Amino acid sequence: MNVEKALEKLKEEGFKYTDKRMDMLQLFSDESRYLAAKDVLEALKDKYSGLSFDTIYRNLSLFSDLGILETTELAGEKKFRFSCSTDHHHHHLICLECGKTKHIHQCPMDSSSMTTEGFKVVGHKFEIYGYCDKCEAQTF
Amino acid sequence: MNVEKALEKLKEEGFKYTDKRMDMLQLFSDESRYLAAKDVLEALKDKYSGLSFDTIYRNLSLFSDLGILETTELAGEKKFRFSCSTDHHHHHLICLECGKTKHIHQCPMDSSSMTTEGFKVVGHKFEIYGYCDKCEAQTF
DNA sequence: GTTGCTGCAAAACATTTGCATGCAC
DNA sequence: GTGCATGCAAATGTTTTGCAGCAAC
Repeated sequence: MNVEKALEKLKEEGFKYTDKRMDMLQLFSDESRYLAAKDVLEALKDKYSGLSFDTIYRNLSLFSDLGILETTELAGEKKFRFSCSTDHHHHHLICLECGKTKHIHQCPMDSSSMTTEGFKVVGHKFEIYGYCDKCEAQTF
Repeated sequence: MNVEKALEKLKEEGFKYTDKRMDMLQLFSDESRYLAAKDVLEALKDKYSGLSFDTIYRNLSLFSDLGILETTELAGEKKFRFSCSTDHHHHHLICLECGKTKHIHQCPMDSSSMTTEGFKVVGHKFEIYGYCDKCEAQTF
């Protein structure tokens, strides 16, 4: 995903371009890591003094619905990042400090010995948590 | 984990036996599935008319700290269940409707091809979500 | 009697919604 | 001008905390 594709998607679906939306998309493009709503507010509050959580939440929600952002939940907080790619299923190793990620291309669901009898499976979550070298160095 | 072992653990650590704690432990023993704080309140409110979330949350938190309960977070809610066993690392397949679980004995972290360079790994989560046969039948 | 346990009330925190105004198209 | 977008304020839902009284030991 990138800003151009995201804007296309917005237009396709009949949503409008606004400065705030563009800046939010640019932020996710620049950062390329998981961000919480408060991170987005923090990043944009200087430019938009009146910017409120309402708008951020509404747009985060819209972007996820459109497949522009992917989400996860960490420590009770919803976090968002640019969708990595729409065509390849993958998982993430996530830095608990800064949200930086690393792809994991293996999916445990591919294992032939995975048994799910008695359940109708609708999804799964596989994430590895840790600290990236940078955050690890700063913290300790 | 079972009620007896949980009570031992409580006594070991100098915590007291109270009716509410015993009933909470018995509930987790009987149910053997993930429950949210509100589920616990729902189950015990008839017996204890004045029972409040404070007590439930405090005890849930205490039980987790002592390793009596294991936790997960689903749709922004913390959920708790009796620890399955302390000696065998495993994951769960979870019913999104009722919290019922099925063990998954495979752990993707065991894979030798898992690459985590650039990160200090501190944990991981692997869960499969779905609907158990019972809930599936009732819903559709 | 000491110490932990509980209820009450209030607060904290992330998130959502109603409504009136404002802006993109 | 129409309809989506935004800000404000208020509400929601879950979880936490201070404090005073109560119960387990």
